[in-house]
Amino acid sequence: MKCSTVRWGLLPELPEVESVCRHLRERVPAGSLIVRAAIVRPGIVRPADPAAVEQELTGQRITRIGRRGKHILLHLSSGRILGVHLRMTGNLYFSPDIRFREASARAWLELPGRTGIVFADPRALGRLELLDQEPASLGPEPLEASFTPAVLAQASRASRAPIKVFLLDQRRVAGVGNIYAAEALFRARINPRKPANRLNSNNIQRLHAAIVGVLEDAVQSAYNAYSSPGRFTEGEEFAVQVYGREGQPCAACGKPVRRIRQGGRSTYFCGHCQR
DNA sequence: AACACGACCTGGTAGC
DNA sequence: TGCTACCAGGTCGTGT
Repeated sequence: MKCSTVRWGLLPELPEVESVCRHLRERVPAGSLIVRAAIVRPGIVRPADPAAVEQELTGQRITRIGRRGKHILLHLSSGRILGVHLRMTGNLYFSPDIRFREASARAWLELPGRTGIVFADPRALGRLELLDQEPASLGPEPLEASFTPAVLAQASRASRAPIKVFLLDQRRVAGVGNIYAAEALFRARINPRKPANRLNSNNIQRLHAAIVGVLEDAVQSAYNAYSSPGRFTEGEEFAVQVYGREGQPCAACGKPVRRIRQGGRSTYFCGHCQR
């Protein structure tokens, strides 16, 4: 692929973050002790004092690994939560030997036996944050039962923003990013420029089903990819229909996929299929 | 109040 | 070859 940032399957939206969580849950037993914490890139932590964060984390136990939208939540024995956001290029993974770390390792939690959890992020846009509770102001989890067409309809009525921009707003639906917003709108055959409050009930039904369907497919693909890196087999990968495919034929009608700018970001869509 | 936009970051690439 | 300019996008702070 032409653009390096379109490393498909690595851009951390809900499905990729979920697979990171599964990876960690399989390797970090509940109750694991944090022997030592290291923050080697001060700018990534909140609160802003790295030494204080290191001190607070050291000696804590990881009681549970959760997820909310794109946030990874390491629940600590103190009751506080270490929230990890991967942003664009971040990654969080279990290391069997914490002494060997890649250059982009920005922080790590040493666990017993010199194992650990590494936060790596070449661009250092990701964030580690100590929280009193789960992040507030996030919308519903799209893969939970509470996310219904009625919930989506109610939220959409309150916004005149283009539906694509609306979907990127984490207060509306948690975990959808630029790729899956485009893919969901393609699957629902809705024009990304359509104002959110102009979607009719038919549109809402299709969009709801598309969001859930796209994310479920991608969760499965992302997990497969993460479990067996380098062992992709054809067809296992989530099939992108429009994202990053400017000028290539639409899978449905053959007309070229278009790219426009919305809210400072690229939107890919088929001008013929998406009305 | 709702929306727009720049800043934050770095690596890769296009263009000269 | 080596340089610069630009672009990727999630989120937040600031401006309109």
